[in-house]
Amino acid sequence: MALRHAVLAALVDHDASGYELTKVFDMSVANYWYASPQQLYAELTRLEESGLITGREVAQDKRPNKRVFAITDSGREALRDFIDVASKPAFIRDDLLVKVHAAEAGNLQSLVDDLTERAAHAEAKAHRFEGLLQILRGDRTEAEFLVDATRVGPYLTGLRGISFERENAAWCRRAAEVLTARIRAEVGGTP
Amino acid sequence: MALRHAVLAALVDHDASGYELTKVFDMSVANYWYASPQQLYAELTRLEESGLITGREVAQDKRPNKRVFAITDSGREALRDFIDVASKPAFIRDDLLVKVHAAEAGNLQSLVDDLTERAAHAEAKAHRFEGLLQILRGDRTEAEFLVDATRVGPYLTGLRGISFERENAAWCRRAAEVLTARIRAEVGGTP
DNA sequence: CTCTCCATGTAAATGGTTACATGATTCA
DNA sequence: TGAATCATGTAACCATTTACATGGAGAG
Repeated sequence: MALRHAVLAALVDHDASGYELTKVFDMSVANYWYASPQQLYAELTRLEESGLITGREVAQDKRPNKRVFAITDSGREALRDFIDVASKPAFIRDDLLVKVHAAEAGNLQSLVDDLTERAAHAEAKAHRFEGLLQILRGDRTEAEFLVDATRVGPYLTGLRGISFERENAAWCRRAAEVLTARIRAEVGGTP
Repeated sequence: MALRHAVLAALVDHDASGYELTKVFDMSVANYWYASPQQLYAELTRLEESGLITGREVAQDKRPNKRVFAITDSGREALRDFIDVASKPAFIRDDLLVKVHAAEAGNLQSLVDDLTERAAHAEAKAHRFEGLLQILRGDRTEAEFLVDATRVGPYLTGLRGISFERENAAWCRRAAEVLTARIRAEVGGTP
């Protein structure tokens, strides 16, 4: 189980309700994981049953009540154990790459459109992550922050997220460029 | 379904048996997808039932018979349709990133070891992919190849695989470096 | 009065991993 | 004689996605 640990990691710094976690999984955790709200609520229930987190009901004024979850000692222990066993390499597994592999078997223009859209999306995501890291380090330089801060984990994953999205954007643009040139060559005939 | 299309994409260029596909999914397709042998055999059965591929029994000398699969017209059509609908962005979803996020909650040294191993693994993979691309382009330069070749899809996905693994390696090393410095600071006390 | 945000779920279907199973050939 | 390669699967389990469901509050 994997989401399990991602949720625990997200709760290391701050307690959160299910709803708040959906926001966190859209922002900072989105560097390296995504989970739908349904998935999160289900996982929180299971984690509480296993005693790795505890929930407390918080009444709110003019808003629905919420259940705020905190990681327990045995949750921290589970996280320590998880960190101790070596993990296997992950794969990209991206539909868009499958499409590019098969590019010549389909419509090149619609693929170029898809790539262009994705480039913009990736760039925007990288930009957002950069903003988050700026907030984390405050007035320190990155080097200072990485030495001084009490907590560097989220910053480091942020760096990975940024580089992933930037590389993604660059590649999408390059692939779109190559395919566009081929569309033109096709239309112009092969002299 | 996603593996479905990855298999079709792999069969665009060459027919292959299940066993041969496991090799392909370990090499060139490994840029962007992975599937276990069991998964592949199951998917091939389903694809044949749906008529998107056809298998023929090939008898071999001193080796078990094999079933070689070829993509059909309706398989090519399915691929075209797949390419036409826009795809959603993918996520990294890597256990190692989860661990780094939670770094301070566990043993830093075992995390550094994990990161170092992964860096080496990623570097090796990038290197392998570079060899494959070199073979693909032969004596042409990359620019020439991307204009001339009849088929650039696999080359483009290869480029993405290389950049992903290189960035992975660089990030792993950087994170290991940062965490190692913090281990030393911890051991040396905080003067 | 409609849309978005807050807040939480259930249920069904699809996709992926892990464990188990078999048997011949070739190379060291 | 033991390991690696060729060759193919079944079964059980675990994880993720998608569709469906509800309801109040505040903003425009």
